[in-house]
Amino acid sequence: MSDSTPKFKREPAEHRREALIKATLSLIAEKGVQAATVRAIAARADVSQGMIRHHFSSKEDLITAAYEHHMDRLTDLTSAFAGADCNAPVARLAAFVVGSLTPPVVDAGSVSLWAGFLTKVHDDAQMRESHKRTYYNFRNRLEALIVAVLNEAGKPRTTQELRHLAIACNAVIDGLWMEGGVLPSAFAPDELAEIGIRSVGALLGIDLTKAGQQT
Amino acid sequence: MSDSTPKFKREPAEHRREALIKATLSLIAEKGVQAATVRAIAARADVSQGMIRHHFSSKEDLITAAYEHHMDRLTDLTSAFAGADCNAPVARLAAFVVGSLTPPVVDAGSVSLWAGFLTKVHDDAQMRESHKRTYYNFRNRLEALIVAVLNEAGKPRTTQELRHLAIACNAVIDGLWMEGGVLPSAFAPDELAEIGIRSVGALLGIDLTKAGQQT
DNA sequence: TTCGTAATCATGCAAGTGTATAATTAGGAG
DNA sequence: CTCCTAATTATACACTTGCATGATTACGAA
Repeated sequence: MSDSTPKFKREPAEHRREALIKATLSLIAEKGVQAATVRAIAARADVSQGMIRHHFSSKEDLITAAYEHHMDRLTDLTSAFAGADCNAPVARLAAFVVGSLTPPVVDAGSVSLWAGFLTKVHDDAQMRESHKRTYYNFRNRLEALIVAVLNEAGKPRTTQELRHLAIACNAVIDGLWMEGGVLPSAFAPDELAEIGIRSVGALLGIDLTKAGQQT
Repeated sequence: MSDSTPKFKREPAEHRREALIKATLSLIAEKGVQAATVRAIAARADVSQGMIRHHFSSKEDLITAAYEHHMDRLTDLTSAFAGADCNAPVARLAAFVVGSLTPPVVDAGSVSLWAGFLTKVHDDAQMRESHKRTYYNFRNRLEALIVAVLNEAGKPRTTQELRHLAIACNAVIDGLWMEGGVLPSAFAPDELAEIGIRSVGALLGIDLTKAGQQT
C-alpha cells in the first residue's frame, strides 16, 4: 500500500535555519538561555534534534546566529523609526529615541534575551566581536543624528565632544531600555520615551520635546 | 595509632556560607553562570559538594544568596565614595558618580556576574524582588543626592521632575557602567567617569566638573 | 576520658546534556 | 519509472547535572 502521508517535508536550508533560530529566540525569551536545549529547540521548531547539527556546526553556532538575528532585528526596528516621515534632524533624532524606548523594542523578552547572550559575550570571542559591531553600529548612527541636530542648531562640537555625547546618549537609552524591560511595572507607559527625549535634549542642550509629540 | 592530620576542619556555618558564596561569585565572574555547578563551586571552596546542600536549601538558594551579596557589595562600594570626605552636596554627588564609574565597581567580572543573574530575574520571583530592591535603593540614594544639589543651587523641582531626573541619571550611570564592563577597550581610563560627571551635570543643569577634580 | 551529634565526606543515582551514527525517506535527475 | 543523494529521523553514547543517602569524623559537653 502507498503511504499517503509523508513523514516529513524537505525544506530549503534557509527556511530551516530561520525556523530553528526563531524557536531558539522564543525559547530564550520565555524561559531563559538554560531552557534553550537541543531537544527543546527542535521540539518547538517541530523537527528532530538532529536538524540542529545538520544546519549548524554546533548548538553554540546556532546560539550565535540567534544572537545576531535578534540584534539585527532591534537595529532594524530603531532604523525604521529614525528613517520614517520627516527629515528634519531634530525630528529624526527624537523618533530614534522614542523608537528605542517603546515597544516592541522595549520588551521583557528582548531584554531577557539580550542579558542571556551578554553572559556569553564575556568569554566567546565571536560573540564579543558581534557585540562590538552592534554596539558601534548603534552608537555611530546615534552620533550621526546628533551631528545633524547640532549643526542645524548652529552649535558645532569637537570630535572628542561628539564622541562623548554619543556615548552618553547611548548610555541613557541603553539604561532606560534595560530597566524598562526588566521592571516594566516601575514605569508608566510612554514615561520612558518622555524621559529619553528630555534627557537626550538636556545632554545636547537642545529642546527635543516639541519634535517628540508627533505621532 | 593517632591520625596526626585531621581530614577536615569544622568551621562556623557563617564562614562556610561565605566561602561558598565567594567561590560561586568568582566562578560566575570568570566563566559565566553555566560554569557555576555544584561540583565546581565545591572544588573552588575546597569542600565536598555535599556542603552546598548542607548550608543552603538548594543550589538555587546559594545562587540567590550570591546575587544579593554581590549587589550589596556594589552598593557598599558606591556608598563609601558618596559618604567620604566632603559634605558639600555637589561634591557628594560627583563622588557618587565617579565611584560608580571607576574600578572596582566598573569591572568585567562584575558586569558579567550581573548579566548572568539578570537572566534569572526574569522568571524567579525571589530574584525579581531582590533586583527591584537593589534598583530602587540605588535610585533613591541618587535622588536624595540630586535633591540636595538642586536645593543648594536654588533650583527646586516638582516631585515628578525629580523622579524623572533620578531615573535618567540612573540610566546614564547604568549604561556607562555596563558598556565599560563589557567593552573595556572601547574607553580610555577615566573617560567613563568624566562622561558621567558631565552627563549628570547636563541633566541637572549644573556644572559638576569642578567638584569632580578632587582626588 | 567517653560519648553524642552535627558537620563533613564519599559515593551513587536518575534525569538531562550535546553530539555521533546509522537507518530512513522525500523529491529531483536521468 | 528508477535511482541517487541529501535532508531528515531515530537511537544510542558519553558525559554532566543537582540531589540523596549513608558512612565518617571532628570537637564540645559530661
